[in-house]
Amino acid sequence: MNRRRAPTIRDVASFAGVSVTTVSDVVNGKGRVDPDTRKRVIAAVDEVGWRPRRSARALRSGQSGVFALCLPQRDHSVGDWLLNADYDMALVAACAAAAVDSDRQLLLAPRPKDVTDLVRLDVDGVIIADPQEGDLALTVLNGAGIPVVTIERDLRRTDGWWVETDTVGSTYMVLDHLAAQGAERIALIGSDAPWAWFSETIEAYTTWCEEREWRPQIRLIDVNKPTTSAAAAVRRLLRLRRPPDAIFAQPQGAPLSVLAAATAAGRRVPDDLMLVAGIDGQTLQLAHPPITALDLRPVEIARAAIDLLARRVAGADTAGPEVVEAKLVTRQSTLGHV
Amino acid sequence: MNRRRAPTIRDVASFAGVSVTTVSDVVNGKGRVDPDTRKRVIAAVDEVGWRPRRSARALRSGQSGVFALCLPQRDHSVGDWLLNADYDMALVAACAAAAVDSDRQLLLAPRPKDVTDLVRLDVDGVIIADPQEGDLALTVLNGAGIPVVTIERDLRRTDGWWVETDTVGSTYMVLDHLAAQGAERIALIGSDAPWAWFSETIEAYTTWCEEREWRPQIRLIDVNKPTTSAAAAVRRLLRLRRPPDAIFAQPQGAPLSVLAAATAAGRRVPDDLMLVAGIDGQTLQLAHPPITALDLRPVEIARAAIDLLARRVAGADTAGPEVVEAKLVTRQSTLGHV
DNA sequence: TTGAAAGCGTTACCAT
DNA sequence: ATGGTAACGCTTTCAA
Repeated sequence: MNRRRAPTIRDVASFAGVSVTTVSDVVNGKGRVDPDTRKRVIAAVDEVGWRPRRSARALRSGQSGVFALCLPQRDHSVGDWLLNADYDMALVAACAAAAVDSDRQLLLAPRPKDVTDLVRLDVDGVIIADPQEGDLALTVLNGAGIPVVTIERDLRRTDGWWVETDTVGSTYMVLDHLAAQGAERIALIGSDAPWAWFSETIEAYTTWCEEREWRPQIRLIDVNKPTTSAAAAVRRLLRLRRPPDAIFAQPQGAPLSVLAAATAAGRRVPDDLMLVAGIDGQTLQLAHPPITALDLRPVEIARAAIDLLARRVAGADTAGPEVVEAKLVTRQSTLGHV
Repeated sequence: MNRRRAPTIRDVASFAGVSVTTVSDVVNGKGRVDPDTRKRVIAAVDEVGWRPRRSARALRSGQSGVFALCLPQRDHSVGDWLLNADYDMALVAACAAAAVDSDRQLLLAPRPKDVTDLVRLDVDGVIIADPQEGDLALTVLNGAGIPVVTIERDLRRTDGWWVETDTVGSTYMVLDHLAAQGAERIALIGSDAPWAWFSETIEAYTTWCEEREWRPQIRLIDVNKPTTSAAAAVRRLLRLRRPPDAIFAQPQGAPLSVLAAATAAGRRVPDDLMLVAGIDGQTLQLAHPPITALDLRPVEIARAAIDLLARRVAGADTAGPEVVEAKLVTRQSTLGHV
């Protein structure tokens, strides 16, 4: 096949009998072109089959038009990358969609050992999902002057360039819901992993208990093996003299394990024990019984993150953190008594 | 903050006291540079903090250095995109990793309504995962002269530019395993959705049954609502006079539903009914009992796809399809009799 | 072994 | 309302 070279803006210009400037103005929606000329140019673009080369635009404008998304590294990873839970997936898809909507491309980046690799990416900005406390990648990127926003906040940061869920509010929502359903002893299965999402939930839970003078019941598990550690935590909880009648299992992977362990211990969900999950996902809908969960609204979070990053790249200097409210999806695991 | 303009190759050159040509040669590993000069240049690059601008390279070389990955659109989608099952996620992560390994970027692309959007992406090549029969995106990209490879094959294609799993081989592996575990009536829950993966499995299953003079038992479900349609299929199967003692549930989402429906119908897995899933995933490991499944090896598939696409972009004109062998991960759902 | 200079395709500035 | 042309940062060709 004799593939001839791709058409350029000059080809369009000569085809339409105008200058390249005019073509450029037309495709960029500048108003200085006569309507007739405009039509002619548009026809020519179509006829010639021209599409503006991103790299040329990028070179001219100094911006690559690419954002990178850096996912957290968890244990169930593929190589050094992670993509595993429903939430992460949804986040990736939604970020990609939002990026395209703003005429950008979303690049998936590694959380590399050598963080300098991140700098060499040559992107306009980076989104870091679930930064660790004092995240190294964040530090390096900031040092290199590359705009960053994070999804969930780095505990050490105060600059406002992040998107977060209303953790306190959603924790209250969960606990209030359980109380309304008749729960009297609600336990929290959380984690001390270095993410704000965990610590803020613990705080909110503790405060909520204090307000009612209920005794908090907290078990921290290892997020790298949520299944086994959550199961162990549940077994211990259920062996107490006054075991909980409801559990808020926050980390990914924990809720299913809690359900299994509780069932194995002879408890029925929701009759003997109610259960709420910290992050919604397909598997929770398919569980028996289906499990009530917090929908963190990854789509909205992604959109907010892209917007925020776009603003930062554009040079905006003020920004409060963007807050996305979670939604409680009630399912059978907390609706038995109704 | 007074952010000065990013350093260019000229800055490096003047800092090192050489010409830009020499700097370029050094960073691109051309051999014509004196070792001492090379060292000096490398030091200068580091000192100045320069990183080559991708867009400039791209403009000069005519290649953007970007591959796009186009995911299949399923029903559980986020907007017009999909990322849902474990397999898709793993694929995305692995493609991104493989792309970076070959010094390229992986862009996540939509499966757009207006397919011309795909052409406007301005990428060097596109990977289409799970093309439909006579996939429109494929046709358009081919028409536009943009190199494409697919993951799994488009049934109408014969050009060899795709990566596929050894569907026939893995179907035999599943059936042989079940037979070895004592199964005598194996049913297949598949689909007539227009993907080679489904039709080839049905064919292989039928052939396998014929070889043994077993009566095939096939139920086709709606892949867009695997949960309900698979459950219905199972209920019907179990009501037969001679119900199956093993089920190969191929579509994503079906196996869990089969397990639930079978349990609800009073069957124990694996004692009364063995179960194998067509695609492995986290949820199958967490099920009770854990479900035996085919691991399609997304990481290997991704690597093969990137390599293949790289070859096609480079102008290679011969290519057999790349075949990646699946692996059977045996779990409790087929191991009860041992 | 090294350097100067010509592009790559696009947009922005300044003329007309 | 339109066109000429000089950048943008890099690689490659050609000359020294």
